[in-house]
Amino acid sequence: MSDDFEDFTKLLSSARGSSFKRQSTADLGERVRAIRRSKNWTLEEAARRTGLAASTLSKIENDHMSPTFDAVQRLAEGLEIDITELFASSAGERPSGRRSVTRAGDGRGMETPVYAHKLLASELVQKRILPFVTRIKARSFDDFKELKGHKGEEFVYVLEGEVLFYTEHYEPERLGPGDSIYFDSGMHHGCISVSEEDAVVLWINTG
Amino acid sequence: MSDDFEDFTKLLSSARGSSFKRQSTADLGERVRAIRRSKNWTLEEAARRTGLAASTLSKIENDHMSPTFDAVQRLAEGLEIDITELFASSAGERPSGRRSVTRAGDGRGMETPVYAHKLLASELVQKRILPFVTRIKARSFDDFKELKGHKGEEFVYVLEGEVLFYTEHYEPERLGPGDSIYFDSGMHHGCISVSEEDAVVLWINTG
DNA sequence: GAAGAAAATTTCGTATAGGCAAAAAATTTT
DNA sequence: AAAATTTTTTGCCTATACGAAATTTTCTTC
Repeated sequence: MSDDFEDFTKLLSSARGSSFKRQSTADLGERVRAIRRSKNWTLEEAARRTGLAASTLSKIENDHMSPTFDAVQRLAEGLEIDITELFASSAGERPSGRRSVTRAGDGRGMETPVYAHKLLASELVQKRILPFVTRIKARSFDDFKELKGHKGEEFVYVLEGEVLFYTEHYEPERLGPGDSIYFDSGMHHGCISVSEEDAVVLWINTG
Repeated sequence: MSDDFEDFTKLLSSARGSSFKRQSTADLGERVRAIRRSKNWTLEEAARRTGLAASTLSKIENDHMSPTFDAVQRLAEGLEIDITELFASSAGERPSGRRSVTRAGDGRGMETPVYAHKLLASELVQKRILPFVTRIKARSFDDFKELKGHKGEEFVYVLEGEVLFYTEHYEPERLGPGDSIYFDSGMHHGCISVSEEDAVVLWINTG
């Protein structure tokens, strides 16, 4: 079974699997308390660092009030955390306990005009890492209608053959077996085979 | 140059590189207005969808007040955006335009008693993907003091030799060249070589 | 287990968030 | 361009956030 794609962004979103809107249970208080406790700070100490009154912090932790945006910001800054952590469980809460084995040669086929991807661990949905074993069909830069960029970061490790890797802002780079390249997907990028046989690479993508 | 670690969590945080706190310029109002305008909604429409009064929205957009946490949540939900977008400039903003090539055999050495890792693209800091070429030194399950879990997800692709991969909740799995395994890092996990030579794998980690 | 110290919670006063309705401003229609 | 309509802003009022200090609870130490 092999799906066809002309747009890499669509391929990725298909590979990633459907994402469901998450409901924020949002017991902010619990989270704040956990963070403060983990740093072994008293309310007083946290108050000193955040600039909020200890009483205010107590009320926040016990869900007796809903802090203002300002307060939330001072909270994050004072607790030395990224503000998004305060919404962590609403955002975080990742699956855990999954495992998936893919045997050599297996994987869900996904074809574009220039690449033949096999998505590994395809039975898992909502992965953070998208691993492909990819055969590079392209033989010339002109095989690409256009080089496109998308969100995320990418890592490519050459398994067999030789490739020429094109990225925006840089000279093309020639890579052989065991060589690898890491880049921000935002740059336009593409890859062609330059060895006798089509090159095969391990292509890792993250969102 | 090769660092020594006894704790994988520490190894990962070292590999990931230092993270700098970012300042939130946080003109929330401007951002909210931009989002609402982009959807061609009137204040009234946005009020209907968020459950907040139009006047309240007006005041938020004009920075005449600092909404409570509750209000921010209803705002995000009603505007159909991820709540972190409201802190976008404080949270989002990923680097873009980086590229790093690592030649076969190169990489920053990082040793544990059971693994010899080489971190690829080590010159890049704040990567989403941590790629290692790892030689599996462990030969028996007993070589591990303890199997530990940590945050994130992991993907391992066998390059050479044969390994036995242990994960919590599952039977050990035997993997040869070209085989791969994907799993949630929260599970305790570990890997030993079972072939004549030490096995070598490509080990991908994400936070 | 009582006395003292430290931490957390509650109380209360003031400042401000947030809803409603009316005024002002902007847009469209005739 | 004046009138009508839609959209946004402004007062006004009540509910609630937040700080200071008092009170209660929890943790020490004898």
